[in-house]
Amino acid sequence: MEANNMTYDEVLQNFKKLLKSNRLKYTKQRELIVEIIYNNRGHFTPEDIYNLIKERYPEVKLGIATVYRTLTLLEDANIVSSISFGTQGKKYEFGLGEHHDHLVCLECGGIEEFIDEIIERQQELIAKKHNFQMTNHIMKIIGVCNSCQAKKRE
Amino acid sequence: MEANNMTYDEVLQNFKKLLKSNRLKYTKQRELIVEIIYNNRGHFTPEDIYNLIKERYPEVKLGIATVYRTLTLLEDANIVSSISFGTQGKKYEFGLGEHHDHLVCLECGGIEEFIDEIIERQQELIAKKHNFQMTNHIMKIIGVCNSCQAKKRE
DNA sequence: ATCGATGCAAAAGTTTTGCATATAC
DNA sequence: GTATATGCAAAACTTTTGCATCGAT
Repeated sequence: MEANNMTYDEVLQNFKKLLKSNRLKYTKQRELIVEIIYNNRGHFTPEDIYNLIKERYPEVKLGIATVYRTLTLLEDANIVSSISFGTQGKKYEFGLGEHHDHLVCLECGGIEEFIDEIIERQQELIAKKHNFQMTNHIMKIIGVCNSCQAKKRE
Repeated sequence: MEANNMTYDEVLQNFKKLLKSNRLKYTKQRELIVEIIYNNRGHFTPEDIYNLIKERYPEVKLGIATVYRTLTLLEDANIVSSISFGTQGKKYEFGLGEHHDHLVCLECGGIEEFIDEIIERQQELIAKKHNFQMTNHIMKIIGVCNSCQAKKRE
């Protein structure tokens, strides 16, 4: 089952199962990180997630290192995926990232997503032509989004 | 004229003109950074460039900060372009990057380049469809290159 | 009770910045 | 001579790591 189509409870059960089968522990911190990413669909930096949890669950102890460690874990498990912004770090989103690409706005930092079958297929052809064993791909269209263009015209 | 088709002398003249018209100064350090990138076609980190210059021109004083500052300048002027590797920093190459994309090998870190007209065209269509003013795009196919696959089979 | 997870602070790695000095113009 | 560029070292940022302690199993 693909993470993107699962309910929060299914995701959580799945995550617990995964932890158990790897002899890892189910902790409040790990649960909250999944919860924040699942219930606020969007793109978050590790710091965003840290701040949101601090704000919404001030009773829970949490260190930024745990956020980084958990995000690595979740990405390995294909529960979240990341998009890189060079030195400015990464943003994480719920679900598998392989099946969509991004439009990144230079003005507001916002991200829109798209899927394009022609591009997906073409990437496979290119990898094949170069005898390249493709494990992943990244495609970003960078520019100015619709609403930021509108703001500039004001 | 596109940088990619220029001789070293043309590039240098062009660079001098650019500096002059912006009231910037032509320095040995700036010249050497252009020289290294032009004459060693490939992908270099700022540190690579710093080390190469230290090694080949030990008589020239150079700080890493100057390399960073000059690369920013050169990228703004479309003389070099960069490809990002997340926290691992950026690599720079001579010429405009907009017109080719990259195959990045996870094993050896090597980079191959490709140009695909279908992908170029499709990106424009997607930008248009989303009312997105595209200024740039990034496409990386990530995996294992041909020779690293061969090494693994040994 | 055991062994993994956590928080904290320190460390690591890349990139930027402040400032006095050097250099191109 | 003036304004910009440079080197150096310190600072800034993001991410990782070591370690004592905590907590899930």
